[in-house]
Amino acid sequence: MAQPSSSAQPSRSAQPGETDAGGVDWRQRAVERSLDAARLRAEERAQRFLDAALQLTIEHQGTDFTVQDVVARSGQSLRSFYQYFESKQELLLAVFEEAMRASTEQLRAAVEAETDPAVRLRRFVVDLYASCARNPDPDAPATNAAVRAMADFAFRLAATDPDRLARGTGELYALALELVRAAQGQEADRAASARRTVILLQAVMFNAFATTGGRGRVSDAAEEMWTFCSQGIGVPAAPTAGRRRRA
Amino acid sequence: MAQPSSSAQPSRSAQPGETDAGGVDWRQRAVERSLDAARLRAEERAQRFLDAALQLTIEHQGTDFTVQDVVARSGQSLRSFYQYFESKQELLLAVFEEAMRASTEQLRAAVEAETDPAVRLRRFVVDLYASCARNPDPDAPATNAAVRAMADFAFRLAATDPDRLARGTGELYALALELVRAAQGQEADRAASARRTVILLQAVMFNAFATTGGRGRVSDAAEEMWTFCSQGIGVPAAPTAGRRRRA
DNA sequence: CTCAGATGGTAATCCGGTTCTCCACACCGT
DNA sequence: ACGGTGTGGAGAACCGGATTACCATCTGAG
Repeated sequence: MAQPSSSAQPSRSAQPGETDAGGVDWRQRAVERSLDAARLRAEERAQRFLDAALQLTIEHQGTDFTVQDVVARSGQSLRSFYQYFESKQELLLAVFEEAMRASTEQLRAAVEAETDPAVRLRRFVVDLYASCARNPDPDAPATNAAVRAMADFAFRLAATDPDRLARGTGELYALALELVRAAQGQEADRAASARRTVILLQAVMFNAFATTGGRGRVSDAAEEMWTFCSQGIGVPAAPTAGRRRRA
Repeated sequence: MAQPSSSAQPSRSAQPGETDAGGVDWRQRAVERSLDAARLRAEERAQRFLDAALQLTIEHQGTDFTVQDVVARSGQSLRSFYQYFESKQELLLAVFEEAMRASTEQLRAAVEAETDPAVRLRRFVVDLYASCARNPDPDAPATNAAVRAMADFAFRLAATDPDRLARGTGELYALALELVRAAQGQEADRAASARRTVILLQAVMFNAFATTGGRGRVSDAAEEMWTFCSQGIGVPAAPTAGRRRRA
């Protein structure tokens, strides 16, 4: 587990999700002020549920834990749970978004260690693949474990509500698009870049999630994926930098 | 009654699947014979459940119907249901495999209308995409509707049991591999072809399933997919034949 | 101090899958 | 025709798990 609970970051945003937009200003401010203290407590509480769910997700390697488990783990009550989350689905969505956000940050950092655009993209693809892969390559921190474990949830989401999934992976997509554009050169058709970026992301993640590691190592599969994608996007294949497969 | 093995009759079929290996032949034959009639009825019954489930899957555009529904629709009883299928999951699996099989046949037929290997592959990708796409392009027969509607199930399967999914899509994979190899030319590395075929299939189907048709028509998306895949596989992009998009 | 709203604790409800019990009926050899 | 056997219909029962309802406390603001 990364850093469960501990101090809940009061991240401002009105996450629990209701009165946020619209409203009469002065009245609103008044209410808000009187609610400020409460908000802190509230966020702290919501965060506790989130942390508990995150732990459980990782432990179970999936989302098949009960709401009761979450409640127990968080040391709070069922009542409270439904006060902060409309349903289990919402909770999972929050966990998922959180995990994706963290994972995106991590990827961004890794990518910034490179300079050549093509190498950056390559790094992105390979790392993303590794962080989504099922197999046990005990190398990446907890956030990745979470992403991996959310696979079933992500799939369900893809089936029932693709748009929501898209929103959840928005930052990742933005990063990917940025890298793709850089690697292609700005002359490429923007719309086409966007579409191919989506394809690339989906291909990488789905393949990583769904591939049971029968044959070779994860890194080999990731290489294959990179080859496929680089060509698919129209980037000069793998340039320099740390490649290591045989052949 | 214990006649030790009379003349060893060729044991012949034993499909239903239990005592098949080491059983005592004569006894086995006796049982089988008495079961032969029953087998027909049994298959007929199982089929009725299957048909009902298929209908419901299409109607609901998903697998969120209850076992009760299936029972009612098939005009049989819950008891029977669990006599023929171990669980709802098994039923869905059967429906899925059936739908995939049918869809594969259809694709094979479509592909055989072309001659050039690259064009064939292109046709395969585009048609597969269309048959998996969410959007309403009311052109393909019912089997496709089923495949589309099984998307959520397929995803769940991908998450919980990728191997099983692989088995279910075995024929489709075989067809795809065949086409890919033909398009690449036989000199290509066989193992690499296999891996890329998997990537291709996953990419096409997942993208088609998960893409909500916001922007353009399905055919455009399919084109983009083909461009991506053909390059990814290392096939000379789109040769002649069929339509082309504006440059 | 008092009241409204937040919580805890817990029982109740709802759903749907799966199991179990009881019973009818058809078929079969005698 | 008769009892035995085996198949299958009707449902009730059981169960896990999400969601709600209810009631007693606690807490903070006015």
